[in-house]
Amino acid sequence: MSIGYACLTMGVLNTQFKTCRKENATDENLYKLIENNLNSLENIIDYNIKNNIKLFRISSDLIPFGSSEINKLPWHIIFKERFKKIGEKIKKSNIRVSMHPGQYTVLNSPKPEVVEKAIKDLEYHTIVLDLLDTNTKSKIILHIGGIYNEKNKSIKRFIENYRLLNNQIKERILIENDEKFYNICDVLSISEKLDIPVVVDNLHNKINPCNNKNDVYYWIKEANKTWKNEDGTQKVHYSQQNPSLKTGAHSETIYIKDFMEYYNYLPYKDIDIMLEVKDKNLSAIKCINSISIENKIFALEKEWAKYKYKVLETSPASYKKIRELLKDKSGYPVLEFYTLIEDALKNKIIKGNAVNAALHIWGYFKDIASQKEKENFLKKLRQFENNNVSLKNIKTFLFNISIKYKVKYLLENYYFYF
DNA sequence: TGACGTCAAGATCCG
DNA sequence: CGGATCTTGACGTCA
Repeated sequence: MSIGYACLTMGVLNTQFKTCRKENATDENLYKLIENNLNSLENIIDYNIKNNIKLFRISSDLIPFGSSEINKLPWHIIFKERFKKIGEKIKKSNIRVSMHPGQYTVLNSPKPEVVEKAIKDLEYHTIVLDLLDTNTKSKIILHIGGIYNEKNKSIKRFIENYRLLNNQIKERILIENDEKFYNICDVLSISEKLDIPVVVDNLHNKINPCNNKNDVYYWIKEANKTWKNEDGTQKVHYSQQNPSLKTGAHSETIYIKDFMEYYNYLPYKDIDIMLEVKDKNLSAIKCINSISIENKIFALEKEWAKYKYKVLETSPASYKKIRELLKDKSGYPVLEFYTLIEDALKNKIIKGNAVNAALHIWGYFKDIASQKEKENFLKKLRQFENNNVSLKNIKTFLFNISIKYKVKYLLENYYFYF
């Protein structure tokens, strides 16, 4: 089993994806953006290797306007070697990458120009995965599309249009149940006709179920029959509802107790789980650590180093408890550890706690900062206490001073990223 | 025509 | 000027 995350990272330096508006999409500009984005992708892959994350979805924004007329750069030739180098890292480290065109890539549209664009978009995604020299276990996940008042006709159109695709695209495509129109039964029946592997999305299935008598584990077993050897391990999508947002909105983090219930009920563990969640890689690491059967107390210590100032800021009581929890090096209290962090982060930040955490960070600089920096920081802190300066402002100051004095330990600390 | 979802660019405002 | 905050863009479908 591999567990992974989609597209972006939290708290990893130099992994930002850039884009531009149509009006600014000159060759020069696009060249710079693509160069930046490929560097970011490589940094993400390096990060995944370092953290033993074996599943990752590459952002469709890798190449701005990658499937559009607007981008006239022959980027697939210009950056061929860049792709190749990144692809070698991916292969060597046995990472499985995938891609997922957005909701606006609609293969079953009644409008020919929309279908044409969708095909172009699928070609673009295929080119990226080909340039990385990935095999057919690297997939492109697609939704079925719209209904247009005639579901049966729309399904038929999906089937017809799919058949028009070339084989390189076809052997990469997966289809997934969505939260509005095509439930898991619809998708499985389309799969039967076209021989496409099916991805089961738990949250979509909850919102848009096929019936009430079968649970998600049943559908995972059914979907398993659609996967062949050359497709690799069966993949599923896993996400949780954000309790304060509208139906279908992903949660801030994967709450570990709910995930473990899902994990424990899985009928078999030879499944790759793609998490869809706001805190991205953080949840991936959390879930990977949580299903570990070996004692990885060192992994929790590593995690604690990144979370601790954030926890101190939100809940000094939890901070104390976690420190106690990690004292026993013979145990591996992984679920307690993450649950304490989750509960702490649910708290609203109280000013006094924020000041306390900021002072802890400042501890790294109080002996090396210049007089002016000291005055500046203490002034800002006073202003924060008087509501004249935001906490974000304090954090930006501390982040910038971490860069200046090259305190690498702090730069990727989660304190700066929430 | 606005809402949907998602991110970052771009615009604007503030001190 | 830098920083913070608001608005727009890019996509297609549906109400």
